[in-house]
Amino acid sequence: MKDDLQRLLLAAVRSLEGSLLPGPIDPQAVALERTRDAQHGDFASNVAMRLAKGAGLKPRELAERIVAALPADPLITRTEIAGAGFINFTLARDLYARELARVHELGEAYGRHMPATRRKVLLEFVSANPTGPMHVGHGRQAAFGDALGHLLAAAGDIVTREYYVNDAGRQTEILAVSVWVRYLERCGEVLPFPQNGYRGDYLLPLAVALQARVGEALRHPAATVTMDLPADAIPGATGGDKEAHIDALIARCRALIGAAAWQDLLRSSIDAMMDEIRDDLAAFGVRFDHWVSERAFAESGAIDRALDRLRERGLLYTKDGAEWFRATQFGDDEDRVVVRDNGVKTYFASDIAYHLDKRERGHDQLIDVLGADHHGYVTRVRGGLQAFGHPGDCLEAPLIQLVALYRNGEKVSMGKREANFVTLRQLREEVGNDACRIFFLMRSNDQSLDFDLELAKSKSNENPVFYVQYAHARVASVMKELAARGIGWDPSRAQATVLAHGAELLCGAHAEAMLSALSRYPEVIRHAAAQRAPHALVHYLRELATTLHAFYNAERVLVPDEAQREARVYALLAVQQVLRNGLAVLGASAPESM
RNA sequence: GCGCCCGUAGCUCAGUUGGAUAGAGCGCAUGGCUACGAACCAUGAGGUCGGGAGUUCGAAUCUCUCCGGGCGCGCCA
Repeated sequence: MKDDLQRLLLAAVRSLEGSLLPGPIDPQAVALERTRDAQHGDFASNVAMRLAKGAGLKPRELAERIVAALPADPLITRTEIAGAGFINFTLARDLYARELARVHELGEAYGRHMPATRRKVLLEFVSANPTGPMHVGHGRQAAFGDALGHLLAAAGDIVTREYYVNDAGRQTEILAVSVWVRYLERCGEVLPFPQNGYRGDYLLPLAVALQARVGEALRHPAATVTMDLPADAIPGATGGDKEAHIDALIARCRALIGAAAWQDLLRSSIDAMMDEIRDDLAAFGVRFDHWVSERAFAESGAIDRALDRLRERGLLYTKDGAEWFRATQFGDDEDRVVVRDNGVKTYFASDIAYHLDKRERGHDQLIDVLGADHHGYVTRVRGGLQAFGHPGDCLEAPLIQLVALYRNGEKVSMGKREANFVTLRQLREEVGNDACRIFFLMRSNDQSLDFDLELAKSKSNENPVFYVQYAHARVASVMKELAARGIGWDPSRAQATVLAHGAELLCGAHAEAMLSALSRYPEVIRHAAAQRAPHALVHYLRELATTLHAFYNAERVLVPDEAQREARVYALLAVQQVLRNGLAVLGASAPESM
């Protein structure tokens, strides 16, 4: 609807180009927006105010010239110049009837855009380390990434969703050694648990499974295991180094059980964690196209090739026994190590290569959804891409702020390596997927989120999830009532009625507000996608639901007058469709009854 | 110290190429079911948009500065 008007306005402004207005005219300057106040019509443009200076005219004078240049079109029933130079447009009421018909015709596709050129977007999100179960912070990232993927696809991008599995590196070794210590405990050995290990209960089943699989084959006396290890950093005690301690413990484990058993332990531990993460995501309704293994990626030689190319370009140098990337040439604060003095490549080296690979697979835009604590990392990865000649702005990283859970007004503590933190699974089981999704999404991603467990569970009007779903269910309920009363329903006849007389049948403030909100949906999708802002859609759905509830309370739907009844049912079904489409983008269900 | 995010109604928050009288939910006050779902609706009160300066026809929005809160600054990932 907006696009049609935009074309007319642009044509009018273009017709003045060269004569009244100095060219060339930036189409971006010819902006239209929905009016806040119905007294100002349906749409308003500030183009006259923006171009007045260049034209040497007062804004209101230029506005008049633009209005005079507008092509005659039945679309516009009234134009008005108001305020400092706004041009207000009032559109033909039957346009809204036509929009209703469009919703019915397009169904699930209503609101989707198909631009002439579609960008290929690589969306990476979650990518949680396989060292423990997903926690609520990952849940927010998953909800955001999934909704953003749907949004971008609806806006016309070609979206690939990817999860980068960090199945290589030191963290996974710490995982494996943590499992081994739990296993030793089960075998009856008594030894201190390393401070830097993963101490969560979730590792116990892995230790049990290991014991069932290998018996006592990997058992060694506690004294042998801990002999001459560097002191651990015990809380309250002085001295000790938890990093040195656990590294030595890893080396000890490897030496005692042998390389083959170590690899097996490592791999089975990672696999078990990844299985759990995959299950969690699937149960949450989050889907990925690719699961990229860091280990496989490294073994393919891609990282070495990327480093070679940087070396050829003179962007690496050696200092203090390590190899450094000249990140400062690309705006970073300092140069960054890619190969440590022990010869091991850093995570950063792998990420340079991985992001380069994303581009070389043909993606125009790379989006990394990251936890807010990773923000310092973006500049250097972008620098890595720029080193290969890619534009810096092809990588963007929406940052997801922390989630704090509240139960009975009290904050629930959640340390990463604490024994009991709240997992995504526990949260989902407590409040349900839908509430989980909407609560994660209703705030801007760069706003930290207070998640009120009681509120999410409450079936009260404080809970926005139910408010929107209730609007959807209410329409379903009307249809059930219609069937129960034996009233016939013929969609094509209703459509004919609405197209012929919709403007008269669906008049009044409540109906008009509802139809106006409905017709905004495609604009909301485009805006929310462009801004990477799923929360904008949540707010919109609430507004649309409000207009439906208001209409419903003001007007009876199943009235004796056949045309009136058809028109109202037809409108309600269209709103229901848009609610369903929007909820689907957010990954929430649209129930027929509640 | 440097970098990023945040500060808007009592509370939780919307408000991005700068636009008209700054919005919503909750809470509070009052009213609405012999009714297709009251998990709803209607009306009302409630604001120095953290402070100050600047840019301009116009600033919650852009710039600078100060204050307050969060996060990050490793040859970890």
